[in-house]
Amino acid sequence: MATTDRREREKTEFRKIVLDAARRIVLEGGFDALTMRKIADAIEYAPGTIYLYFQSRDAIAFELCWEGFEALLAAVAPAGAIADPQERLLDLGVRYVRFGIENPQTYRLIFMGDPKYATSLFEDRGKEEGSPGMQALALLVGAFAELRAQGRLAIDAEPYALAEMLWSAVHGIVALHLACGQFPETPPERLRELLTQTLLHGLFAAP
Amino acid sequence: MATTDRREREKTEFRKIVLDAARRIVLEGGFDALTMRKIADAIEYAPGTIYLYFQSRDAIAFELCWEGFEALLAAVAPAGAIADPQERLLDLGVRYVRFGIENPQTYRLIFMGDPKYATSLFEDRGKEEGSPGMQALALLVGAFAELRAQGRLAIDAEPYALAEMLWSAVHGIVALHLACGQFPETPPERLRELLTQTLLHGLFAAP
DNA sequence: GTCTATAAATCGATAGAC
DNA sequence: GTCTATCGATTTATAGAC
Repeated sequence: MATTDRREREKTEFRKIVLDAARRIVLEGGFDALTMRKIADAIEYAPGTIYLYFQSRDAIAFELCWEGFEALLAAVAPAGAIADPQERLLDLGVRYVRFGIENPQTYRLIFMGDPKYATSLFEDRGKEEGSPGMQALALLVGAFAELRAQGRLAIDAEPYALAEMLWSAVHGIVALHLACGQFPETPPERLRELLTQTLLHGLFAAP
Repeated sequence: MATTDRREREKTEFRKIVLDAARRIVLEGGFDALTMRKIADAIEYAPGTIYLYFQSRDAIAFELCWEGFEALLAAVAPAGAIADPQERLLDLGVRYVRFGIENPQTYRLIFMGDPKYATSLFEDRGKEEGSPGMQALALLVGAFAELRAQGRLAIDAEPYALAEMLWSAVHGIVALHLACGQFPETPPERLRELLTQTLLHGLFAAP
């Protein structure tokens, strides 16, 4: 049994080494740069050896995607400590955009690559705490629900739909910036500020 | 001269045939499915022949991207006929989202593929009318400028920045839908409606 | 377990016959 | 102008020696 445990530990260790190398490759050259050969070169093993620990290149990419999303979740989670739901939403937005801009390749891997990766992050796997995507969404839903419960919302809409709307809009700021590079001349941080301020107070002057 | 003209016409004709086939391939299998060999098979020519009319695969992809954006521009342009700038903005949003949802592969090619394609659409090439990207953006900027000139804006921000903010937000609705498939459970059209209504009137009840 | 070697399938792009 | 043939490089994944 002890031997089995040791093998198990070594196996986990090797997988970690592979994933570390894979992550470095993606961060440097993007998802297309991730090949089994490059990973093998980086960890100084033969390409075939990796297949003893991962079923395929796709499996590695999937784990990277999962990790990346956990990093995103960890980056925005501290906002949950803010008591006031409005301030919490604003901070979530700040943190989300900052993560996307500072981790472009990770964000691209999750949200702008093959849809199958992102999709799986939001699939319900019957876990107690739900998929990581749903955990992140719950932060938004919770804030909107509190606002509604406190009678502070002027708009009559489901917190869930409002949360998805806000996520989509903030995602757009990050995604368009990563997609076009120069198009939105206005910095992402400024666009986020404009977005949230306008969402909060509305575009129009009182008549 | 007459002979030269005929050759020129034939050359244009062949390029069109290639692009038609290439577009069909991308619409079916996405950008990654676009290979010179598949194009050659589709038009029943040898792969090498295509290189007499296009410099590279990238050149073909670039033209597809350009065409796609022109289609997007054509899809939203009719909104420009609406006199009231607020109604015009709303209609632009409706048309934009509809185009993205109905033409997923085209939208992906433009905004979710290699950044170099999208970037070039917004580059200023010194043309009189500006790049197609700037033409599209001008529709938004114009509407915001009118609203501001009419004193209808409660928010003090540059029309240009507001236009980029709105584009980003609407892009996010389309892009997230295309990226995750199932995550935003709320339909894109509903998310757009929520977004624009909230932007217009604000999230909060008057205190 | 790890390696070497390689299968099997791609791909973009080009050279040269016709 | 088109084709055949192919170069040269890539990839994922596997088989079998050690």
